[in-house]
Amino acid sequence: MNAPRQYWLMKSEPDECSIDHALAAPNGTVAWVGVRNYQARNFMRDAMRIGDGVLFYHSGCAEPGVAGLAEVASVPYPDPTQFDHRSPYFDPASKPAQPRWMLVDVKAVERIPLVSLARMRAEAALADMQVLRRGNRLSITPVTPDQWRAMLRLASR
DNA sequence: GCCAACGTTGGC
DNA sequence: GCCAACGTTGGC
Repeated sequence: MNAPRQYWLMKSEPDECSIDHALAAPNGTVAWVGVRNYQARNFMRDAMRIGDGVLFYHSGCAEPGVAGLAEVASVPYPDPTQFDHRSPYFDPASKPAQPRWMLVDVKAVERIPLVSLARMRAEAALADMQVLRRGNRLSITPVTPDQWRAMLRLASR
């Protein structure tokens, strides 16, 4: 018996990896590299399961918001960029025998009409969404089934 | 470019 | 273990 599907919101800067980049990647799948926050890492390492739903969020851009749907597509494994001297995500303190940073693959499912951050903030059904909380800086946050359904409704308009 | 908010680092 | 300084996130 499979565990119930869980839902997540994952932030990406579209300059680096937009929903279109992900859709164009082989198999529509990208490794979620570069997370250097322990809480966000723990979600990927300990809580995510293959098939979990992902709201693909664009941050650090002119129009922040959810731009696509995706799903978790792998079990956790070490983020290769932590060992790459030329990568901005290089972490000299992390050793291959004991990798500090783990990630999952994310498979893009579809682009959706942008559900903007402002629209999300205006939506009563999303009032308690973790990503909208004041001061939130986590790039990966859980989404409840009700919030997931509300986002699908907003995306279909 | 500004700035609020928060995480991390490192001296003590 | 405290806490100030610093760095980062991310919206505006």
